[in-house]
Amino acid sequence: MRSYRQFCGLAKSLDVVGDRWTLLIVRELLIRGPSRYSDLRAGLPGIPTNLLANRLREMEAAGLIERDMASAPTPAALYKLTSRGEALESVIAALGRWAGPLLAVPEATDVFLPHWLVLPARLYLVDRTPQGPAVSIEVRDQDERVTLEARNGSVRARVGPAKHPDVVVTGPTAIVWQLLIGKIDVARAQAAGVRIEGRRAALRRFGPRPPRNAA
Amino acid sequence: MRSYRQFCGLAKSLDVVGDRWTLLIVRELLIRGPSRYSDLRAGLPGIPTNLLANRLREMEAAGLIERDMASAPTPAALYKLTSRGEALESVIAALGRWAGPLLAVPEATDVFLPHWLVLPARLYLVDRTPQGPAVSIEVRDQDERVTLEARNGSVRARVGPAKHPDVVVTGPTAIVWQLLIGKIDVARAQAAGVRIEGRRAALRRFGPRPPRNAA
DNA sequence: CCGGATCCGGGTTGATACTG
DNA sequence: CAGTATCAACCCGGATCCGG
Repeated sequence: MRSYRQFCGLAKSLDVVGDRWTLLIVRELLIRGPSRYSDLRAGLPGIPTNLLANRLREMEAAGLIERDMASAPTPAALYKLTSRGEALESVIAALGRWAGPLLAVPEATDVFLPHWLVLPARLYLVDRTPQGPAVSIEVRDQDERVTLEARNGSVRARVGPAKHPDVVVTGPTAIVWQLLIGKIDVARAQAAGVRIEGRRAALRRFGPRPPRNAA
Repeated sequence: MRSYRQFCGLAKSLDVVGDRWTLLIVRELLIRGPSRYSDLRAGLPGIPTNLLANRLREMEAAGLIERDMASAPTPAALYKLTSRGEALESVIAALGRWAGPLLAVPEATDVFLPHWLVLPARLYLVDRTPQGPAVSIEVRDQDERVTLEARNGSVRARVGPAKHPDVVVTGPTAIVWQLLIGKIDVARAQAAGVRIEGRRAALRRFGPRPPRNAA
């Protein structure tokens, strides 16, 4: 990206992360941890492959990521965030929070990959029964699996299958999300194509973070 | 900007504010309040005028700004942030904080307009003698004037001249900033071309916010 | 299949000139 | 003052191709 040539924190940050796709690549690495090229491509539907390669080079030069040639089994290059790159989580969180109203209406052509649940789950979901036993949910859609856990009052989220899920939820991620935040109930979710297997009471452990209201 | 077509808060936010110059225009409006076209241009060195006009149209359509035809004295169009646009302050603050290390080395070709002090002053500066009487500083450079005030423990910053400044500081804004955060002392600032008139003790009221360290 | 590189058309940006 | 018009250069998006 061309520099704005302004000695201003905002402008300097945008000189580094203002390019198209750059912050979305950081998002993927925050969600997945160290990732291969093809995993990044899969998580960024729409990105041209040449652009991904360019961005990864630029981001490495800017100190946001490192290229790890870890490779015992197969010589697979791994891309991982540096601490500087990880520090962008606060920026991404701010943008994610600002987006709230924009997420009211999912457009028909939008893609919603299940692993994108991970960051908003950490930001927005709370364990509504902190004293209860730990529960875990596995969300399945489009050949991806994501695990949400509620324990000791906090919610954790990560990609991959759950070991002993209390409930497995299969179906369009957008509907599953609306179910998790309590915008729709189980019946409506099922009518919209979501299949629920296991102890569905476990779903009630999750809810939206109550808005922090002023005094 | 083309949409990413991803149902993800980050992507949706970037669909709206990810275009080049957009967040810098928001910065200007946060600093100055309602502004005229030519004020925005002056605060955004390097922006092509057609691009500014385009962005203002897009931002109005996106609900970030409003065009006010307030016009008693002269028919001057005023651009002002909506509440939705003002809410971007948290995003800009996050990017500004992340920029910290990038501001260590000012490049020779960088511009530093005095009014850009306002946001970092609010973020980074504290009143180091909260029990002291209110003091005000006027910073002058390139035909701009900015006022910083310390009173009751907090720092306020705004564009425009001070009414009764305790001290007037004239010279390159980059040097003045380093003086304010205590990175250089008065002698070095003067050697670098800064002129200081008035009670220079007032300068010591300002200092960088102490880093919030973990337990 | 993985990890890119290459090529091309079109849209966006940047620079400048011009106008009501 | 507040933009519009014009045009070159660059970047992005889409497709294809290539070496392990």
